[in-house]
Amino acid sequence: MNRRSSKESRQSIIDSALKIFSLHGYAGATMRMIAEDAGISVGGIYLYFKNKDELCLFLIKEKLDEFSKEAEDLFKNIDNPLDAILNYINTSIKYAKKNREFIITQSREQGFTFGIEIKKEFFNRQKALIMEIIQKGIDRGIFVKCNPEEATKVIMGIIRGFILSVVVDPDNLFDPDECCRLILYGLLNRDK
Amino acid sequence: MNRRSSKESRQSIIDSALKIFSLHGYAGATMRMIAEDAGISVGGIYLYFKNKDELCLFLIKEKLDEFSKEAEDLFKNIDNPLDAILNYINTSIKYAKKNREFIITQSREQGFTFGIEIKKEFFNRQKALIMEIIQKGIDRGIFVKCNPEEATKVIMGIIRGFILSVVVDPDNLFDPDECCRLILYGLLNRDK
Amino acid sequence: MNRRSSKESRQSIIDSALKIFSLHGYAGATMRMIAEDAGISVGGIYLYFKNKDELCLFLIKEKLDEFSKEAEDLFKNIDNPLDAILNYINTSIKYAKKNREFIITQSREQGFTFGIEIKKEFFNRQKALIMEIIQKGIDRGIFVKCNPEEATKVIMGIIRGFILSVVVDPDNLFDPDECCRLILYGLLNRDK
Amino acid sequence: MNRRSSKESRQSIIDSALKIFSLHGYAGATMRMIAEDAGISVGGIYLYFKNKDELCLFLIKEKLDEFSKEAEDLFKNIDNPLDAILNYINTSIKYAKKNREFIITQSREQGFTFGIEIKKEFFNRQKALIMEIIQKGIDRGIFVKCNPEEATKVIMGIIRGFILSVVVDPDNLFDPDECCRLILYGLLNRDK
DNA sequence: AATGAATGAGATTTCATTCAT
DNA sequence: GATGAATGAAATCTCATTCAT
Repeated sequence: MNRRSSKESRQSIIDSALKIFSLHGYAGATMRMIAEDAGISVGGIYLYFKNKDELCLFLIKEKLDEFSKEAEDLFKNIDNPLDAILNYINTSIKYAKKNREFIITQSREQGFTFGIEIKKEFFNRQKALIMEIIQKGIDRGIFVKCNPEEATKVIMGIIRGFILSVVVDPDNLFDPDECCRLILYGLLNRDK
Repeated sequence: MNRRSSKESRQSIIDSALKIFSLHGYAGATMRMIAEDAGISVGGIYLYFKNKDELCLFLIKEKLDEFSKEAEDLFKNIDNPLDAILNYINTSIKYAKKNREFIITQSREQGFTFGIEIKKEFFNRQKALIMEIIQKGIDRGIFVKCNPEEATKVIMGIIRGFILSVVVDPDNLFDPDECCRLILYGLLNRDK
Repeated sequence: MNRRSSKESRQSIIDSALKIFSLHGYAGATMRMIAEDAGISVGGIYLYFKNKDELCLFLIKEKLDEFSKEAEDLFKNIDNPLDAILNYINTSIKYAKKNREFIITQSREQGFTFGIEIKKEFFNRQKALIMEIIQKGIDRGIFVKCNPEEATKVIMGIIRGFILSVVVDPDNLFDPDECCRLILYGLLNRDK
Repeated sequence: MNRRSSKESRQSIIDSALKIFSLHGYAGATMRMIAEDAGISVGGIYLYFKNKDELCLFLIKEKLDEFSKEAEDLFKNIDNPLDAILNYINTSIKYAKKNREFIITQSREQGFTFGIEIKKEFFNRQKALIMEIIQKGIDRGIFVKCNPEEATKVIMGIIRGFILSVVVDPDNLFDPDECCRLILYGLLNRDK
């Protein structure tokens, strides 16, 4: 058996934990499952993480930070609000596809309290970013005059819907482009 | 000890199970929690449901049936596609608010397979209903010419997003009316 | 529902208990199974028998008494030792076929102590009866000179083997006549 | 806490399980009893056996295989049918004495179906072995002309009777030699 | 650093027995 | 007499965590 470095072992645990928590939820996942998937002994996990809670909390934090950074970078480089929104939706959906179940899984369980602060902070940051874009779009006359906060919430909701769809009903995933079209142009035929 | 009728006890278990599963997820909920909430002994639950699985499966079925019936009734009585869509979104959101956590909770866990057939059938029926409305709207020139299947998926996704928001980020729930407005008119200012 | 007399209910319980204990053993049988089979409520059994132990003990006693009586009657009416032995084997096998599993089931379980005294007494009575016959056969020169006690044990063993076969390996039951033939040609004094 | 090797623990569980199942039957035996006897925690058993069923099934298989091998070896080395039969009876009885209660216990219970296939195969193999011997004995004129299948069944029945006697009525066990004598003088062709 | 046997607490499940009706 | 809902004790089983090696 070729020994792994401490770092490799740790990363292996993280990867497996993400996968297993995603598949089974926090309560449904077992340390044994994670250990087996990571190719480490059960006790071995405890060398790197104090306990199941800490392991899970770490994952939540890491994933949210990862996405935050990506989203913030994105907005730094795009000035046009239309492009920014389209990019945000696409990035989110791509990200959701990659980490889908975990995000969902961790949204619920354990009586609402698990990692709740971390998540709240994340959502607030995301919301502020999008709202800024929409406000800019309205100011520049690109977007219709609307309540930017409400529009932000709807857009975040749509992205959440995509995540949930990935998990619940993956046969009926919507196409990001079609989604953008609907958001931008709406369903009503205004030509008439 | 206050005796209840069999029916009352059963209903009490169902109500408590819905609540507890919603709060903690399938794996996180314990029969003891449910029993305590229902005011019955743990063993007593097993007089009414064969095991934890069956109890949960029953709830999923019941909730989905309940909603299906409501949605189908709704469409029977509304001919105008615009009204029908608005009504569907509002009904769904109202329903989601009522049963939120349970729906979410049950969407995930146990390696994707729990009650999957029941859910698939439900989604397909819902999809067919909405698609019919949208097609009708397109035919009558009320809605823009779009792919009705994709539009349906987006709308279902938006509703799912609402459900997920209720649970994940309840401080930032969007307003159904604002959501409808966005869906119908879109974000882009076409006057310009 | 046509009410049954107290006596009928009791008999119904006895019959069902015999069947269920036979099928599942003492520990494996449940009061619910017996109640269902007897067409009575679970609580109803307790009107007739103090508890599971008493019910089972009653059955053991009844069955053994029943057989004892039959066997003793048999010997009273038959003077010829050869006929007596043949009859005993046949009667035993017929009886075993009828009550097979129960007898077996009750032979074991519960750390050897359940109804042990009753059973011991029964076996000793049976043994005395057969030994008497064999002794008589030897005295009259019909049977070979052998140790009548050992011969008795072997014969009782053979009958037990039949019972066990009924249960364990019913496809390979031996024929009573063939069995008698085998036993007799070893037992009969052919020099005479 | 004295550490044992995995192998030792496993064997300890096997030994205790055999003892406890033998004493109390499948349903009557509890995992706690086995664990206590084996000097391990209840949960510890589940590290080695998936559940109670598997543990019991394993024992059945092991014991039957053990005996099968012993019996087959025996016949390989003995050509004389008379010696072979005597040896088989003696080996069986010796084996039965060692594993008596377990064999019995496992013959019954759980609605006849537990490990039934394994057992059927075992009995069929045993039957074939004995029948071959008896046929050989008849061919060589050592045994009387009889139906070898029926004779086989009777002999197997006698051995089963011994097993059952060990458990039911151990005070009245027959002597193997006496048993053989009885059987042989029926089987032997004395005209020759 | 790593293992994996072992534990103990707690989960699910079963069932003899009781008792209000 | 009879019911069957309900209980409580005990069974089976699971799993996070520990610890000797």
